[in-house]
Amino acid sequence: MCSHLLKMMENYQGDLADVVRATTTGGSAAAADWQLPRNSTINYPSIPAEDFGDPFTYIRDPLIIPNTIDSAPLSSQLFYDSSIITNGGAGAANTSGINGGGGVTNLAHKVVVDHDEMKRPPNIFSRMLQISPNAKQLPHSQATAVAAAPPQRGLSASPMLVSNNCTDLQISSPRNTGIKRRKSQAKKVVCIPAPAPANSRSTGEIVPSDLWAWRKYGQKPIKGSPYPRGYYRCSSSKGCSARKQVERSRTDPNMLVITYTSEHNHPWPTQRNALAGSTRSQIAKNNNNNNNNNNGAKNSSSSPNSQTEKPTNDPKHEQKETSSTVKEEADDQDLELEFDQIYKPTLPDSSSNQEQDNFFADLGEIIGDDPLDLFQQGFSSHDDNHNDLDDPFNFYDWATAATTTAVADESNRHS
DNA sequence: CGACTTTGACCAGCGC
DNA sequence: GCGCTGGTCAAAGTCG
Repeated sequence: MCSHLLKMMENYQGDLADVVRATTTGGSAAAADWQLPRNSTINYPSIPAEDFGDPFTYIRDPLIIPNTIDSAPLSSQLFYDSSIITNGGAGAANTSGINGGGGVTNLAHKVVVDHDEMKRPPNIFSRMLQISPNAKQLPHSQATAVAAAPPQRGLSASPMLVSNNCTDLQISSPRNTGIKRRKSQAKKVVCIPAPAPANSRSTGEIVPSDLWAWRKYGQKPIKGSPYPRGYYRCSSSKGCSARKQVERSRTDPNMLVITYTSEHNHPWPTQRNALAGSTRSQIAKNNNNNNNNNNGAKNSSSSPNSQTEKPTNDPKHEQKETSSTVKEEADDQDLELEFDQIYKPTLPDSSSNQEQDNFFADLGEIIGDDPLDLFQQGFSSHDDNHNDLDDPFNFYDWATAATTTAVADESNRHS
């Protein structure tokens, strides 16, 4: 395996475990042992420029999305149409037992949104499942058929798309207990490839990070699932009611099911106030990794927007995860082409670009043609019109996956 | 010391 | 109304 890939994997490991440190606080080996499921079929679609900033996928705020979908590029909207299913009041958002029936991938993020969601720009959560509080469980066969059917925008009792490997969400269990207390709150669920639990601490969970800092406040064993569910609340800002739940898919331990609840009441964290704990062990680890592996790209943190700390997590890596579903969803090759042609995210640092180019070139050799080709195109392309402020990559050191601490130091140095 | 994780207890929604 | 279950709280311990 090429050195670039190794580097990326190392960084990726650490980054994913960064923000949510539920299981990595004590283990220095956690990051190093983190790995994507080897059997994952990773498809990397092009990433919409306006979504490029999402740490988790293309995120801005998972739940705070002021813009309208109308402002999104055509292809983006097309993607919406192809991946989103409106979920009206009677929506049958079954999260269990749904089988997409089509391609098999461990990297799938499928989306169900309500009408409000349709007004939002594409972002990470556009690729999530929004579980209607009133969601009813569909028979597996029905769910399968439904998932295979083209999404029908605006239908109230519409089905939802669920990845093959994200079929066992608890949110919509027959009793639907997971929604009891927040019936009126939208929940958005994303399935992402889970790290191998092998060396992670205690619970065996390593939770992918997103831009927000999350603090674990509880963990419960879930009936019917061998894996516990972790409860996290946003620690990026005091008083933020945003929460997320993280659990492993019971049918596919390689998949993590992350359920976002409530909204952030604050903008993107300019500082990871959870820094204090967010990288308890990961920071040091990542620093080591970065120092050892990414000295060359380190200065990417000095991008114009680096007045803010860069989160430890590496958004692009995570984008890789989430975007995989996008790719899968976009079975239509024309659509993929459209993505390629239209989404040309910008990277602020040319050196980083180069490194990334190299990385992806190497990665392409290893993994194959399509996914990373798309991915690479998305990263290496330039969009002069792209708003840096909207480009999370300006806030993140994707190439280096620098830790928050390291980045902060770097920023201070350059300020 | 501050922020985190862990974990048992408590609370509340839902089905029967 | 009761029991089951999930969601949250909060004390204790951990870590840098």
